[in-house]
Amino acid sequence: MAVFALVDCNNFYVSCERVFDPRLEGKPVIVLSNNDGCAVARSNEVKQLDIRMGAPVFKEKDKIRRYGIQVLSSNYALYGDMSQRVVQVLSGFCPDMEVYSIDESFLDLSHMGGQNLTALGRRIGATVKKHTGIPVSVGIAQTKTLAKIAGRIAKKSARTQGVLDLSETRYHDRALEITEVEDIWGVGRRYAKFLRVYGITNARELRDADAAFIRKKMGINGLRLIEELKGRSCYPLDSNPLPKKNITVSRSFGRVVGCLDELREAMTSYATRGSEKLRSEKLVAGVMAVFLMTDRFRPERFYYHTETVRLSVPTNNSPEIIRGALSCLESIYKEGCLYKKAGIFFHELGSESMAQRGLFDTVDRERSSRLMDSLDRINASMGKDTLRYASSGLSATRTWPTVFNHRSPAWTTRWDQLPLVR
DNA sequence: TCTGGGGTCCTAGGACCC
DNA sequence: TCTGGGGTCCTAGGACCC
Repeated sequence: MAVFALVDCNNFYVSCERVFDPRLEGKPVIVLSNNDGCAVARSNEVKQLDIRMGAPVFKEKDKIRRYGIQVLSSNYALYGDMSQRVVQVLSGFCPDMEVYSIDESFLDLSHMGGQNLTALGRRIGATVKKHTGIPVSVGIAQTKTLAKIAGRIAKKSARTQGVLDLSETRYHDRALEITEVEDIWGVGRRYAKFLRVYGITNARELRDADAAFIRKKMGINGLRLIEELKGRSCYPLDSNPLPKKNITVSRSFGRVVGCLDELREAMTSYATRGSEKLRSEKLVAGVMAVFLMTDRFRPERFYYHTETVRLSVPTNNSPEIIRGALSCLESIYKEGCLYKKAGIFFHELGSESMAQRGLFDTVDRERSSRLMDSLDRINASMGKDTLRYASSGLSATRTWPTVFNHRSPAWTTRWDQLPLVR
């Protein structure tokens, strides 16, 4: 029989910040999305104040002031690094693991038969906390969907001390009954609303619902969901995820932008970031697309336009991609619009080593790839954007970049920002 | 004034073919 | 009154995830 454990970092971004700034311990803390827009991580104290995941921060100004909530911009360099440390510790417990997201991993415990799994879960939690400072919850069950449910209960109920083992079927009914339908993995807002209309309000009712009906309304995934809730695994551990199919770089601007020159700077910087991402995954793109959009919260004058081009030869070379992106940008730019966001997509990704040379390709690929290599190495060792393209604009005069007004230092990834202990 | 970013998979419908 | 049927491929859009 399959047994999965879900290890989920509690309030991950907030916990990362607390590791390096213990003054935040015990205080209400939120971490914001890009542009300091919405709350994307909340400490338990904040969750109790009924500030929702994704809540726009300007709507919560009152509560922030009244309760003295500490507000931080996101610091992805820190979270990415802390995430790797957690994965490192987990891999010592179980070689068969799937890193599901920045703060969650599934472990395959099928071959740990005979062990007390709750005790194992506790050891995992204690070790992660000791080695990284990050608190985790552990849910254990026969399927990933049930492990998610177990993990959720473990996180909320103090009695579980952070670990809940549901691998014994007799506990299922109770656990599923206390899980609201919208809290099931795979049930989003739309399906939750629909299910409630038909009187299905919790996970037990969904498990026992008519499979043909669910198949018809929710497709094949609805059927799989029911099977998983019954304890029959449909989603195996995926330890070698397939290579990416798309790569996106997009950002909201710090303020609206109407001027083409400024849009060129922003697009240069997104195209550069996109090329870096391609190179770091050893991929080349065959097709790219650029988009521009105005403020989506002003639907009466909303403008969104996109332009797609096929690259003459699949590439990850920054100058080529920048050139293509700027020419797309010019073809969709409309004077008089105030843009709020732009971005670039890459499709038809292929492996760098398999990339074919075009018949009429005049670029010296060998040489330009060595140049990109040196560029990446310098930026990796001396800090992001140490070397960048002039068309991305001078730092002092740029007004479009995304805002991070409350960012903590890159404690773990920049020599110049290491914490000092006095 | 102020509302993120980056992904995946599935389905329906149209074009096209025999 | 009358419309073939069935396959494949592609794309757009919807739903979900963190």
